[in-house]
Amino acid sequence: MPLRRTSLETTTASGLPEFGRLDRATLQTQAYQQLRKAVMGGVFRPGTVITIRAAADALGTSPMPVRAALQRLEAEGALVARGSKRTLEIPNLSIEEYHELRDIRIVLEGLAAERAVANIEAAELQEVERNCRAMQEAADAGDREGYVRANWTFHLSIYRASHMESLVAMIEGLWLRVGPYVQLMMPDRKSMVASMPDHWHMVEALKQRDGRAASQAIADDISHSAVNLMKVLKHR
Amino acid sequence: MPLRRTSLETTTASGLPEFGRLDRATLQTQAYQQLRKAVMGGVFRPGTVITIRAAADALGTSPMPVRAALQRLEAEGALVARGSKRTLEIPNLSIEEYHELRDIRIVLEGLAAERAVANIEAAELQEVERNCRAMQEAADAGDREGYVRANWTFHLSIYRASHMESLVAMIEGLWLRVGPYVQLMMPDRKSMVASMPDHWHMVEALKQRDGRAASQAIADDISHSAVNLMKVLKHR
DNA sequence: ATACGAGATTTGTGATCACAAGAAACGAAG
DNA sequence: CTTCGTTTCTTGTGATCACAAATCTCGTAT
Repeated sequence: MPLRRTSLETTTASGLPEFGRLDRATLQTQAYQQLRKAVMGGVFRPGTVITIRAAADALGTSPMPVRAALQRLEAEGALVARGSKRTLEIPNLSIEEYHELRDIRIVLEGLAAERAVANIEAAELQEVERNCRAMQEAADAGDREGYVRANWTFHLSIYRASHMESLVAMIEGLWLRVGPYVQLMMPDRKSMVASMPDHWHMVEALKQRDGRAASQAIADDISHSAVNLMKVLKHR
Repeated sequence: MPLRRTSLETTTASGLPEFGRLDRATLQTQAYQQLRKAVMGGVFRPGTVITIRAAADALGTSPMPVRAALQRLEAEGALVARGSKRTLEIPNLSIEEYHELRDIRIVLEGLAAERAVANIEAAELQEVERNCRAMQEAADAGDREGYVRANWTFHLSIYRASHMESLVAMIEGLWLRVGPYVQLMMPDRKSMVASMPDHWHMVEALKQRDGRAASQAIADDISHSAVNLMKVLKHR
């Protein structure tokens, strides 16, 4: 679907301004968001090469906005310059690199959870619980794609409750980097269902206003996921 | 000084290849590094407006590489889009935003210090101690610019000893955002000298291989700096 | 004086083109 | 069949131009 940037001067000849279709965002922003969503969702396998012109064709624009989008993704570590520099690719994380990201995630997401406990409002807590139920349903149904999406929605709703904008942005950057692996971490229905207790612990900790328990539950979830991934990677 | 990208085909007519002065880096990379250094060093006051064309003139290149460099700095939060979108400026951090960055720094730099204790090698430890002495000298001399530079060198040498590349990169990103304020945090010789105990504690903790003490010393340093800054900002 | 609006200027965005250098395809020699 | 050098193709980089929209500048009206 070609990206389009609606001009502002689209007023109906007669009267009302006909609220623009709201892609007032620049093309490079749209390109960035689409690519980002794809990376986070695990659409690209590690090692996939992405070129400016190819992505531009796929998105239906000129290379220019895509160049900016890819450079930004590179700056965030979602893409890395290939071997001797020429093209970009989805990084193949070594075990050490993955463990490093895991440890960073534990302290950062732990901090967010702790602050969420302190700052969360009633409406936010209800939404967190709703998101957890949705994740439970996806897990029970063995719907991996739905589970991955629901999992991110759930975690994000907690982190946002910390009301720490920069922190949430940094966490998003980390998820972007582990995105290509999230599908792998949940190979079957069993592993999805097995992840749910950690998540319900988070909800419980939020209700009890227990910061320590909340960050512990986050740490457990991240650790368990990492163990899962190692098992899957070893297995082949 | 105009940026220049030496072409590879610079072989002397007679014989040896005359090792190119190595600015094989792209112009946008050079532009990024120069601007980054300036921001981290506190060259620009918060609120300073930076435009593509102006920066391009200053660096002596076309707008193109500078555009990429500025977009990257924006992605990292070192620059923010001004009011209604048009230009970029050095962010004016609110007290809440600054405290948020402080708290993130405490967990991230604390983690780095803890891991540095576990992984540091003899040569690295010597360099850390040397850097601390250099900072002490700058503090004693009341050399603020030298102190700020030495302070960053010292901290960086510790964090690098963690051998966690992504973590160091994220910490650098945070220092980039607080860069415009570091000069303000050390208004006089007294405050510089007063900061030294925390730093010597870090060295001591590294020597004793006490991870807890190391991360505590980091947290103290960051907290004290924040208090300092608040005092200065209140004062006017 | 102050508020408002039309015109001029500035600025980021996006398109297109040229080019150097990496990557791949190909062919000849051993 | 393998290896190495040459040619061709691909790809990121940077320059330049056009344009929409934000910002600034004044002059006019209230």
